[in-house]
Amino acid sequence: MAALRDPGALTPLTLCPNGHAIDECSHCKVRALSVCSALDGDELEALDRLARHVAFDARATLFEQDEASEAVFNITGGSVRLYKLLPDGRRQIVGFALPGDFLGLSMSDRNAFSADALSAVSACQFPRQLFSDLLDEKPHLLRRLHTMASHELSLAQDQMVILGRRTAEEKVVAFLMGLRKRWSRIDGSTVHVPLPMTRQDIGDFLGLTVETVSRMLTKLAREKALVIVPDGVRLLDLPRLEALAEC
Amino acid sequence: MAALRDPGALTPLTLCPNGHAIDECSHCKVRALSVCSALDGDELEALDRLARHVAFDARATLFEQDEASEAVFNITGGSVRLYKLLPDGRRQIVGFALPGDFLGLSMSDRNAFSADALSAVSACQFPRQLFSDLLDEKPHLLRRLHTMASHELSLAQDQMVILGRRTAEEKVVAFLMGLRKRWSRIDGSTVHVPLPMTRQDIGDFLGLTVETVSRMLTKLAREKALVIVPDGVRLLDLPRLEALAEC
DNA sequence: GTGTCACATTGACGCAAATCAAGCGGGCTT
DNA sequence: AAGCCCGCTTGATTTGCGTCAATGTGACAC
Repeated sequence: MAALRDPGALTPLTLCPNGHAIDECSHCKVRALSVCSALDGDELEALDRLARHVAFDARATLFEQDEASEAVFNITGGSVRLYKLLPDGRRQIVGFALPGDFLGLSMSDRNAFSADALSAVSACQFPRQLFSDLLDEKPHLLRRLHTMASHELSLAQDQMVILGRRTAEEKVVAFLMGLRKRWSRIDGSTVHVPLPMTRQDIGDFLGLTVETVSRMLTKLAREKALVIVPDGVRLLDLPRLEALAEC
Repeated sequence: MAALRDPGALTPLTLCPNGHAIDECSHCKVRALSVCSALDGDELEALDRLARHVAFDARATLFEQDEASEAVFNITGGSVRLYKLLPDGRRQIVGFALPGDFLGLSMSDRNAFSADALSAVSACQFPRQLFSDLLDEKPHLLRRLHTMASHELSLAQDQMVILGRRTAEEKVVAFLMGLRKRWSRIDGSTVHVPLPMTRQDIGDFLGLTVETVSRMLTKLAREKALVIVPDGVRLLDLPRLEALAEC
């Protein structure tokens, strides 16, 4: 937390109201930290005043598609799936939110997607209007947000490549490697990749069926590139997996 | 141009340095207009000072992937394809830039994609560093940019649904309807959809092959939903096309 | 004129992934 | 413990789209 100008003056509740010691809070270690580092003490205090800690049950709905949410969330624990539905029930998952991720930053009237909890979720909630007002006052924060939105857009374009031009096996490997990178920033894990979502969710993220996802994971396990463990996978042959994800 | 606070005081060169009368400039009629409407006279003058008119031949490269471009562009004429390449040559087009669209707004060190001209392109160029400095001075403009980036992200997520969960026929129809909407804001055309890109480009945008794109267009033409014209298509059965694109 | 080249269309065939179907196992509730 | 549900895996079969191949057409050079 060296990036904070005056960390001693901040309670853990600042952007991080879950009662953890600051070093234990995965939220602060990831994105919020970089947000914090762009802000001064005044700005952090202003955010602190807006923050409220909330929790959701597994399967709870955080966002309803096409209905503006009343708040901006920063996930502090658990994971969330973001998805769009077609009228006939086909589903495309557009992303998974992990601890440290923001939801609702677009500040538009309508949400572009639905979101619900994959597991028990704790989050830090900021009322939308107040957050928007704060952005008007603090250009640093807005600048930071724009950078984050641009990064999201870049990730979305990477996902387009995966959806449009990769084979089933490459899709699954790219998914695992992408998730590995994100988990490693949260919990430091390098070869263990937790999969809080079902095979169906993975399929709906990659444009595949459950069966194909299962077959590809089995295939990779049979070839000793990974092992399937109760809560996810353990990556064994990283060079091979990296080669598959790259090309 | 009623949205401009003092239109009389602005030369057509403001955000639009191509010598057209303001009413003829598709650029100003589309996105830049809404940018203008968020700015005051000072801000517009500042932008005016940064602007430089540039032109590209068809097939010219505007951006090279992974090489930071030196400028932000606003396209004033022609069209541009944005794409990513896999090491083995597979290509995913992540978008087409039409008159009025911006390129390079993410303000990051590296471009996330490559871009080249589909036809002769005229554009308005803003040096990156000066544009970035201007954003620091003018929060209104930054706010506007963030809204645009969020909208882009939403479009990218729509494209994920198309790539992941739609059939070949639905993909082609969704592409045509999406393009129709964009052209209609530029040139007012409603049933005529210009296709400045090749079938290969359409395929690489939709995750299909040339042959499949051609077959689907032929099929739709055979069923009298549209006719194929030299420079694009003319939509005939809009209710049917809308139904196909929706579900 | 002829040749070339890029783009588009069309048909025949093959395959990767979807669909259909069955069975397994763990965690519920009763 | 029995029954059920849900998620996962695995096998058999089908199919939508890709691949390969041939042909057509307009633009352009010479």
